[in-house]
Amino acid sequence: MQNIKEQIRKGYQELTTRQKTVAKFVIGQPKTIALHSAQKIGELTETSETTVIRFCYALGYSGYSALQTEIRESLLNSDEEEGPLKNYRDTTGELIGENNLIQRVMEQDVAFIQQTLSSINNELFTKAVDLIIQAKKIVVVGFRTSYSLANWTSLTLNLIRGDTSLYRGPIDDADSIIMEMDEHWLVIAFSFPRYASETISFVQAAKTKGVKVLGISDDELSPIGLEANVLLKAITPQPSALNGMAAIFSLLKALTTGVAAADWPKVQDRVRTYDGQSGFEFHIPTTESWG
Amino acid sequence: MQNIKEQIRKGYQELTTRQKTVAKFVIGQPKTIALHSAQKIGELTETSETTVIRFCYALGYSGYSALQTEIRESLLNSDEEEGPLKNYRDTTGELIGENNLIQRVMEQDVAFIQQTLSSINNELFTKAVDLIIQAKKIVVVGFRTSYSLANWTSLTLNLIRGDTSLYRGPIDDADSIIMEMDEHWLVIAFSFPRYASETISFVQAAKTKGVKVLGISDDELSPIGLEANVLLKAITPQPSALNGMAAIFSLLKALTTGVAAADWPKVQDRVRTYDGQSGFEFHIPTTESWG
DNA sequence: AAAGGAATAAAGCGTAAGCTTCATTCTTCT
DNA sequence: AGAAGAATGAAGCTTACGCTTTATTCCTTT
Repeated sequence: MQNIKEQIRKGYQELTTRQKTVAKFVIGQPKTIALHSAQKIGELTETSETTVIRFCYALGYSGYSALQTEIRESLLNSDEEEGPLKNYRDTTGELIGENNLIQRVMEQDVAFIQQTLSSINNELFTKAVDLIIQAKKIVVVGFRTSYSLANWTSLTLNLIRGDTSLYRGPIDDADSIIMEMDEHWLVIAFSFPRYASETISFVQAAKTKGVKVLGISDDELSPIGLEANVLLKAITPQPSALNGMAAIFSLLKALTTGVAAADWPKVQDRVRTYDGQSGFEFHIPTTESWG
Repeated sequence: MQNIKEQIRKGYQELTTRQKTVAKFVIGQPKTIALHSAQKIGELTETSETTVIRFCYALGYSGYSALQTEIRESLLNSDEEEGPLKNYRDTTGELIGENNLIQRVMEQDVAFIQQTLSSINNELFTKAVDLIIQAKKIVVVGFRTSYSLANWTSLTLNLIRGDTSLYRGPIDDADSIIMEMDEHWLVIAFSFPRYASETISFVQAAKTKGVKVLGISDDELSPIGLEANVLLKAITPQPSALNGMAAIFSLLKALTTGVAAADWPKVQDRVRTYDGQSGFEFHIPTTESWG
């Protein structure tokens, strides 16, 4: 399967307009190819049998039959060799080796997500959501590894509720930002090993103005943990959080989803506005929209 | 499938000796039926094409084609019904009860990770790792949602192999960066909906200098997919990738782990140095840092 | 053991589906 | 705007595969 998709991707630009239509169809629903004739695919794609066959030639196949056979084989083989569920179950016997590296790494992430999930205190989580919803303005802060977390959180919260900004360190003027703060503001601080001192400094300075602090960390007793009004803890591999991003993002997604769910109509409205910007489409992309 | 097996079981006693041989074969490896002609099945069962066809009649089918079609459909449909795809269909606009929200969100992420895992082609993955290892210099690019991905990747790759920088958009001088490039450079480009046009422009400009491009996207046919030498696909919820970060980070972790594993002693050395640093002068790598 | 009958496989037939050709439409470039 | 060329789809051609017929083998029964 992957071979076929890869082949289509490589040759895509050389295809004609109608052939691109067929290409998208093949990638989108290979099963239909496996089960139906070239003529039928012509109908379904609103092209013609001929175009479908020529699409096969363009990809280097000897004809529709060849493509169909390969798709059938790959669909059925993948079924047999590596069902995703099966793979993820048998983590005990661990042969390392290049081959199943991806599998192991991802399984590890699944495990961290599940641990994080089970360690989350529901009451705390609700408090965190409330903090976000009720804040007048939000400032997100996080450096190094945590910067990507902060960046994403800022972006997403700005989309779903607005009034959120990202403090990016000395580039921004911390003093003037802090000056504006009051007790209705919220600072969301990310702090994972190795804990950046700038984060904690910023939070401490902000607290003098009475802001609320939502901390997200791997440890209740981390520097941020001690400063925060509410602390959400994500389980990550030690010592570095470099490898725990999946679990943290999963937690963040839960958080943002919680915020979104609490004020859904407003969020939908915002998303629509965002959507309308600059001619990009928010839904499944088609080549037409890519120009 | 179950229908077919049931049908065989019912009629089994009435079958002739050779037909029973065929019956056992069909139950044992229906996939082979799905993929091969009646003649071939005749050979494999050491009976004959004729017997295979008469076996179909005996079960009440109109012929071999009918049996084959039904087997194909049932094999592929079962794939569809209980596939993880179903899980994520109903998540988009639905209001979720507060109580199990965390759980549901995280389970969804687990599902996406598993899908990504099962859709990854090992060969492509290895190629991606090789590209990274063999590159002289690496530039990472990604905007909006993808910026956090790019940022993290840049940070991490710089740690484990060095010579990696992040292109942050017009802040950096794209022209002078691109000027330096040659065919030993690698550009890692992130592109998720809504696809930022800056990313594709940068990549296209870079390609004129002969650089290699590693694309990471949600769609083989996305703008980046078409430009990339190697494309890794992550499964994310549609329409936006906002909610698919966990799966993408999981993929990235696999990638970086792959790179690290390939040159482990050197990486360990680097990490020691990084940890030994006092203070926090390690900064987000930018193109300036080469100046 | 021989005859009748069922089961089987080889050979030939027919049809569905893939493929090719050609006329028409759409694009692009001057 | 017009001409040259590419892309497209309809109609006819070809082949592969399923199916039928027929000859052979194997089993059963007396």
